Amino acid sequence: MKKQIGGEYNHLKIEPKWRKVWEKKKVNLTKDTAKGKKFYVLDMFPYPSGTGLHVGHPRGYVATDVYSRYKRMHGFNVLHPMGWDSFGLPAENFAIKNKINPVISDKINVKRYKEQISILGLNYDWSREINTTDPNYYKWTQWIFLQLFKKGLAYESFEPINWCPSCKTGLANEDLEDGKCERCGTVVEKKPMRQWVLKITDYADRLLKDIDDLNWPESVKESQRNWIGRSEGAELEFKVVDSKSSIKVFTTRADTLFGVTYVVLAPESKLVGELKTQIKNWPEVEKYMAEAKTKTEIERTAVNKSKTGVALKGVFVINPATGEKVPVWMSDYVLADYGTGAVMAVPAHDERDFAFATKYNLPIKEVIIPVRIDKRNPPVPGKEKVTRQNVQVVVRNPKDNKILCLQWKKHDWRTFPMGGTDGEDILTAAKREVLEETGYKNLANGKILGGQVRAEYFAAHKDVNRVSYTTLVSFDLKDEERAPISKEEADQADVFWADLKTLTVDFMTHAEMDIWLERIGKEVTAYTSTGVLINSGKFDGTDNEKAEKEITKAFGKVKVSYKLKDWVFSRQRYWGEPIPVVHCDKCGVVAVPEKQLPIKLPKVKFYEPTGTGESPLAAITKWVNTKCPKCGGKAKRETNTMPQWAGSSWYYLRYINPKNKKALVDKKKEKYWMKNGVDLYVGGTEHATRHLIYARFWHKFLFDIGAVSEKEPFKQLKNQGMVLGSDSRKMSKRWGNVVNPDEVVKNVGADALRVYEMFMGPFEQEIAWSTDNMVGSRRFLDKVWKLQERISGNPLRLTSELIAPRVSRNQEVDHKFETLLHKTIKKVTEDIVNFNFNTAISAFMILVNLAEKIEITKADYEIILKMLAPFAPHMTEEIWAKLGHKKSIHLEKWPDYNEKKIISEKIMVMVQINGKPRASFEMPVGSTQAEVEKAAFARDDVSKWLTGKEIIKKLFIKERILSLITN
RNA sequence: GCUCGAGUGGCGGAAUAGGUAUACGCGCAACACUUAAAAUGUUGUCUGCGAAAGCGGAUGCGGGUUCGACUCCCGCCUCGAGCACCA
Repeated sequence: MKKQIGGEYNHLKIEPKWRKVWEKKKVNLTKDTAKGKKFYVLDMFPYPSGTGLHVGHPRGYVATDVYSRYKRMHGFNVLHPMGWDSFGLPAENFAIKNKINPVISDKINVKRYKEQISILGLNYDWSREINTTDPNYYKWTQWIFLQLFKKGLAYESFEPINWCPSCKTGLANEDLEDGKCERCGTVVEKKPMRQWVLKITDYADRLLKDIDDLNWPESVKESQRNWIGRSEGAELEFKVVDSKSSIKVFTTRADTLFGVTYVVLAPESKLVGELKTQIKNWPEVEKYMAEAKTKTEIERTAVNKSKTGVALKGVFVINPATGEKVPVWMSDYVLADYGTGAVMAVPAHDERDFAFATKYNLPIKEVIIPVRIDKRNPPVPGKEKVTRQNVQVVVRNPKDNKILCLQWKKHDWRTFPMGGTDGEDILTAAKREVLEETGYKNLANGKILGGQVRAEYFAAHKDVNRVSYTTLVSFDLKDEERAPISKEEADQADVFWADLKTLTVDFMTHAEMDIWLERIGKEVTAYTSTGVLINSGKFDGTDNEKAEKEITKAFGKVKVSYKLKDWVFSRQRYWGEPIPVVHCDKCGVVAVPEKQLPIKLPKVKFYEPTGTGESPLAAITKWVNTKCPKCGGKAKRETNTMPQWAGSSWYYLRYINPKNKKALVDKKKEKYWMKNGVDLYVGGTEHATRHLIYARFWHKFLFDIGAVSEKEPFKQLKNQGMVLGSDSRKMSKRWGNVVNPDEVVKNVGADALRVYEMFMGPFEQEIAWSTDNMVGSRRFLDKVWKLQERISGNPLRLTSELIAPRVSRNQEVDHKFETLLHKTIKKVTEDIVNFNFNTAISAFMILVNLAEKIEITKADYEIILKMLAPFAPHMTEEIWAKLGHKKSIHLEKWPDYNEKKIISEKIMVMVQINGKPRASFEMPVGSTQAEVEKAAFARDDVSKWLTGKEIIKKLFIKERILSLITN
């Protein structure tokens, strides 16, 4: 057996060898020059859990690695760092369970993560490694807190907050999923307690506005917009009768002000105290408030829950628009912490108010009605306008569900029985019309289906424009008994019964038909859509959108509300950054002087959360008892710690200057590396509304105090899709579907894993892992390796007939390969830039499939290797060295393509006949229509479709298509 | 309920300023090499009719625009994500 001169591709030898060389030669260290074009590529740093990495984690890391190597080969000064986000509950819970100091388990986990990441051959500059639990790091996290505190953006609050009874800590709104603790899934409670809160709402407007300029996935931007939840509306004041108090409400529907029939307060409303003396049923109200407190968020907001509430008897307020006295209620459908904690209720035009009003028998006053202009008989300009009150009647026969209709004789009209009401009761008028027009006598279950609809049309027989206000009424037919119909009516229309399905907008003549279809046979509730105002004094007839502005101006002021809440920033747990303040008996809350930072987390014996609202730190009296920096008197340290999101809200800045002892980052270096922000940030979507909002908030704050030079931290964001187990479930111990990268690296090599991670599917898409599919990636690398044997004139080349070229070198082959090579350079270049790694790999495969069939030159092979180097850094480096290079391939320049070589002089032209592709053939580039036609008609596969036919239309698109239409 | 995204072979997926759908990979089948297997290589692999040449059909469903639609428009269905009593 012949020994292969090219040698065996043994990843087990090659990969560790080169990693050592790179480390020794410091290939991956970033120059700290602050000169030249920079590119900052950032991964969301991991939380090093005890379970280690699975093959999903490297997907993002490999992508940033490929991208950063690609940028380096373009001459950029690239920063690509890695670190650890180690504070947090799992480490603490592990410590509790195993009685191990989290500092120690942290060290073990970081070591394991780093090993796993290292064997992938990623080009991180480890000299910049950071860890959020390192006091030299969290010194600056605490420093930022102090700056926030000084600016009044960190404050103590005693409002009820989300409390997880299992984790025994308060949580921010962002830490909840469906009202449950994001960590452990326990339903959270509302618990009033002292806590630290950051005033992120001060930045709500800027956080929202600046989203527009970010090069981020649309879904993440949309999530943030939703989360911030800006809504513009009006603040209106309702004076309380016989009191100095007044109730302010926030509404986005000021146009419905005339329809207010009551006002509702949230159970937590502070106003209740002011009104207490007026409330006649105080015990009842107090009971309701107490009940509301014990309910969880889930119980209160359950979708199908029926509304509850209690009237504040004796309390009335004045509608500022009408001067009407309306009652005040309390209900937990009103949220205390949104808007003003009070709403004006307009049951006619709000679903929630409607449900509440129906349940408690409160009046419903309609002030907005829809408008329809009849398209078949539009109003004629200049004609007199006549207003009419109408009723239209839907009579259903319960036996066959058919609806009673009229077919008009003189016109092609189909309508329901209808007519003017002339001030009659609506149901009476409706019954009368049915009797007169159809003769049916016995109707049951009369129901008014919603409010009036205004319609405008031209009544030709009266030569006037009519404006009708129509009410729709429904009945069930009791029996078939009919009275005779007058001749006049009988001459006008025929009676027929129709299936509801056939009563479409086109079939029926009513201009209001689309609205009727939404009401017939359905539960009619509030009308929440657009229209014109009625029952609204001088605003009657005004378009509601216009009226909203005018009424706001007349009776209140414009107000903006946000869904975003201030960030609950304290945790009653051990494993987090201590909040650097002390509580002094004399001076109150006092900031720790910056000189004293970091306030180190002391060692404790017990990590268990106390559940009392104090962290386990409270038990360390030595640590807790201190001196007040202001008066020197006795003081106690703050024992709450910061949430996990604190350290990650600014870590990207520390990589720039990780050892700086004087500042969180050197200003000059920050200005260089953060110009336009982090250039590329890659991580999972799970951080869309937490980390990514918090970090933007802190960055904007740091910008405001002059610590950083840009207003946004992350210019471009890419989300990697999650890698699922081969069973399409989330990879987890629980399902036993976790694939460990170490195993894969051992079996097929880090390079094959890297190539597969990039090839498996679109980067941003979720995808199931498949070890079977991965063999394709390894085979591809094997082929690239074996190309060594195909180099013409290379001493490495094998001469055995087995691997002799199947196609000998000639001009045509050379040309074909050259064209493909340059096309591939172009494609791979563009694909990397656009994160289309899967198609980049596919382009490589196509090129290599051709290359392995022919002889190639050393120069061409080197081009392939250089392009492949970011994907398969070990193997390409090995071949590169074997080809005689002394310097690393990773310091090479990225190959250029020649646009001229991509364009071939011949091109495929297609002939379509009657829209079907019938023939395709090669033509020289630039062929004219006449030339293509001549060539086409000479072909059998074209002419056979044309015999006996006449060409009636020709269409020619140069270098693409000739389209022929025959008769 | 509202907002956003996606539906293409047995599987992962290509192809959208409208122009030969199914590239590339996996799997499968046959063949070659082998005592044999693995590995490797070669060929084939959407579907219906047909011996073949060939002809027709198919990109979630139904319409439309166009010489021509995976791509654009209208109406649905399904799946995924985010928000959800936010006034």
